[in-house]
Amino acid sequence: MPRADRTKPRGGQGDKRQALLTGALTVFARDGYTRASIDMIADEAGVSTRTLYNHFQDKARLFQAVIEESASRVAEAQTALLDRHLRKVTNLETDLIELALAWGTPMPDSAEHFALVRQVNAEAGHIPAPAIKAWREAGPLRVRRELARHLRRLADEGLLRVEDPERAALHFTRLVSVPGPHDGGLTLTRKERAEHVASGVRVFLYGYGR
Amino acid sequence: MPRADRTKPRGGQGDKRQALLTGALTVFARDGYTRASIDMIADEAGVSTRTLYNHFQDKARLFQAVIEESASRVAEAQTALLDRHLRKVTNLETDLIELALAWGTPMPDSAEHFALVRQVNAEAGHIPAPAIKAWREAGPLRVRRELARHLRRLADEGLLRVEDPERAALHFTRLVSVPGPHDGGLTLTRKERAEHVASGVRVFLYGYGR
DNA sequence: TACTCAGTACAACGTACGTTGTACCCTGGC
DNA sequence: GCCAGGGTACAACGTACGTTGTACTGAGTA
Repeated sequence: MPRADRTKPRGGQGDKRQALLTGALTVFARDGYTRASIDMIADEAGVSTRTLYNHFQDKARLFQAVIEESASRVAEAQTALLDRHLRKVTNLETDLIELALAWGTPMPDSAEHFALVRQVNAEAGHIPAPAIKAWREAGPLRVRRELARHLRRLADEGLLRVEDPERAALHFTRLVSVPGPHDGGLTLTRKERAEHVASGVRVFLYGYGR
Repeated sequence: MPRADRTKPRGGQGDKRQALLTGALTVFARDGYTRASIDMIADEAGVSTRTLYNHFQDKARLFQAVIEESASRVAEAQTALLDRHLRKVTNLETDLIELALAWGTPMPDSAEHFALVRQVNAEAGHIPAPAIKAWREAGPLRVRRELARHLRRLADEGLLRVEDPERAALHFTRLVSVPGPHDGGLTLTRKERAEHVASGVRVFLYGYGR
């Protein structure tokens, strides 16, 4: 189902381009780079393959554009979450739990994003090094650094005991990230997710709490 | 370079089959399922494509055979490591660190295996559900359960404080798994790996130690 | 020696895909 | 009313791939 079918709202440039980006995200995330065909992407975007090639040089560059924009968008959302939950902390444990819950709560398209992340990790050997580097910087590394910044500040305020904020950030994300259908097995109920997250935060605080 | 070139040692069945499995592992791990072509795999195994199809029905079943055998082999090695380091514990912290170090130390073909794991995680949506289930059971789940068994025993012996051994096992593996070239960024030196692993174990013991 | 059987080389088939060229359409602005 | 420019439909090209059939080889065995 095309996105823009309401009487051609505007021919303004960037309209079809955005449709292409989100359509390509869907298809790339579902099928991976090689399986995803140009025709499927164009169909998903409600666009002809020719316009696709008018906006992007080739499949590889389209893919790079997609992963970078997806990484940026999600990183933006996640750093916003960090700010919201860690800017002023009242009860550290409950705030961390709420952060981790919001973190792992499946937003509408975050599922697509993380599926795409798995594709990127698998495809990394076939993506030019600068592109993966840019992707990491715009996405996961940026978020981790931001989390590290917050943790260092909380340590300065005497709420945590942190030697290496970067490593602490890595430990936190690893402890609270919930196993999706891929990693561990089935999808979890809300209650199970909450338990999992709470126990992860507890272990984190045993290690880094004051 | 073919494996069996020493005057055709035996026409014994299973010879070429093994060559095919290891060759396919190499190619699948490097290029992923779709990129890997039958011709490349046959070449890598030093075998004609026709013999490939005499041993395996089609590409998909070859892939399933490859991932299951790789998972089993690595799971075997890892449970052996668990036994070796945790059967009798003298100093819990140093033993856990040694385990985690051996765990993350790149064995010759473990790199290929974990690359394959990334491929499987990306391709999961295109593999029949029973096959992924079998893979998980033969590989990661089996190891995690074994680790959980050890942790429960150590708790019974009073060395740990563990409520949910499965979750503790998950936390342990996540805390000590080293970021490869994919997850975090660059490859680490031996010293950095040791530091990373030690700090992971420390956090684990803060959470679960007695 | 003759048979068997795994393996090989080679060609063929159908299909799917990335990419480009081209002629046409429609809408917004002069 | 006309023009420009982004969008479309359609066909084409080259290529690569999965898979199968067939005729041949070469070693082990009765």
